Amino acid sequence: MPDPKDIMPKLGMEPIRRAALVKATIAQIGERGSLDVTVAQIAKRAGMSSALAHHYFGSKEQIFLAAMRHILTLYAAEVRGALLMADGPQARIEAIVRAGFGTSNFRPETIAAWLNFYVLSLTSREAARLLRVYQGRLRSNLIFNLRPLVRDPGAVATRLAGLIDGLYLQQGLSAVPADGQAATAHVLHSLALELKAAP
Amino acid sequence: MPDPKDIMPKLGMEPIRRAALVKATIAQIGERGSLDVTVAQIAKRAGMSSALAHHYFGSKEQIFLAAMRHILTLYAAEVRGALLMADGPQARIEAIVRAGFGTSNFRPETIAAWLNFYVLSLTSREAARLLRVYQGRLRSNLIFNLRPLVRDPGAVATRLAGLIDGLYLQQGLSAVPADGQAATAHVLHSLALELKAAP
DNA sequence: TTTTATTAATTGACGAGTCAATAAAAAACC
DNA sequence: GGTTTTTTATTGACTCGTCAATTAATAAAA
Repeated sequence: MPDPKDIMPKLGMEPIRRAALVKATIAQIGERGSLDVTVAQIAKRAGMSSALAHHYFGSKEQIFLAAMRHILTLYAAEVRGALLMADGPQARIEAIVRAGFGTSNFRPETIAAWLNFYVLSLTSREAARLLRVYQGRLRSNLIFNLRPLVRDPGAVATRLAGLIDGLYLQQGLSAVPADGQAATAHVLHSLALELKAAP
Repeated sequence: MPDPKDIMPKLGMEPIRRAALVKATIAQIGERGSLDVTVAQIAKRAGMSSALAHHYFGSKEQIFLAAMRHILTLYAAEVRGALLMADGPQARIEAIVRAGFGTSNFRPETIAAWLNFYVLSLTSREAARLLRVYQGRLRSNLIFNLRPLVRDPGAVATRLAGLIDGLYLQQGLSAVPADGQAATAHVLHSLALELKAAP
């Protein structure tokens, strides 16, 4: 006897289908290492026809953007969570760094998706906007907490953000499994140097 | 009267055609912001038919790889040139950094091509190999010159290379025109902090 | 006459997006 | 309560375009 799920059109499927497609998109991009994935592949992975994917999202680009928004949302939540438990500016900066290299951002598929979305932002208005949101949040979070600690918070934030992105990139491109601990340690080391230099 | 160039098959065209295709590939990727460029576009830009492009390179991937090799070659030459005029380890490190953010690497099309090749390296064996060559050279150049200057050259090199890549990435993704001076200054600032900390 | 240069034309595959049809739930109507 | 209508879910089949790669042909040089 077939699972009722397989026969009937239940109502209220839309959010479920959308979530499944977003998840499948990230997984597929991670697996292929490229945005060169077809709607059919994504839909199959999410257990539906490609026509349904188009029905809910309208176009492939919209699917990508939804996936990107999802990644950004997860990341923002992780940062917020980490900030809650941090006391004082220095601890908050450390929390931000840790969150960036934390488990959910640091899964190989997520990293691959990030790299591809970086490149997508060269092409897509909306992707560029989303990326600026991320960069802006990271930057203002850093600057705010650096203000009481260093002389030129903007410059220090640029360096820290650059180092975070660069290490993230290197991890993403590396053949060996990603090491969030080590990356975190490097950023915190640089932070310590900045603090020692201009207290 | 048509330019003689347009009518007759001269001999010895191969290297000229190949170079034109490589150049056109980089320009096209830069303009489109994506590897999603067609052989026909590249060939047209290089002033020939797509069939000829296939004739000389065999496949699209080979064209991409040749373009990537070309970028890497230019970069290596720039580093070598800069190193010639540098005296002492610290000056050599500064030269390496300056070369990385120097004019030829820092044109928008070149940056866009780099970003796209980063992503290509997730997919293509050969692209990954080329990228490792670049990373390895950068890293060993840094480590060699850091050795007399700091306690843990490997770790410092990781941070400097990460910062270089991260700032490069940010510049590539930024809407505003790239500022190599500023990026160089940031890296040298970090270097100075590292030197002050462990002399 | 063999080699090199060159392209128009074609092939074959693949993929985004559309459409028409099926079916079940829900709402509207009597 | 029962019937009709509308809305939601779902997909197989199809269209239309694009593109990488090949082929067959022309022509100049060696």
